[in-house]
Amino acid sequence: MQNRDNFFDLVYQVVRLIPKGRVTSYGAIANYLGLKSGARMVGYAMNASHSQADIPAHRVVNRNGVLTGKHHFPHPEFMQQQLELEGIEVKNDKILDFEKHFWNPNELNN
DNA sequence: TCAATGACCCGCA
DNA sequence: TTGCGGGCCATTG
Repeated sequence: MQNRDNFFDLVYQVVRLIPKGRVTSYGAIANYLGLKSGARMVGYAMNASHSQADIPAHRVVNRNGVLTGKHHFPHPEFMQQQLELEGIEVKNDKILDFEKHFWNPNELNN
């Protein structure tokens, strides 16, 4: 668990850099890290993020903007509540205007 | 060591 | 439009 400084750490870095009120997708992070189709691993990294309290995993959703991992939070509604607190509208466990709140890691290059 | 699983994504029927 | 299968890499049993 301590030797995941390969890309796990990178995932945490990116997720931690997500601005408040913004959300991103596993695929975007995976693509940014160069894993292209390694989106699965990104989600897995989130699961391990339980050791990292500084990881706003609630800002990470799937490509559809659906809170797929909400069930992994302290409370199923925790994820949606956090997003709402950020000013993001969530309906039926889905983010409204997902593309509008979407945050791309590539913007860091801007 | 091998096999199975996982907070996913894409392509095809 | 909906449903099914394959692929990606790492962790765990």
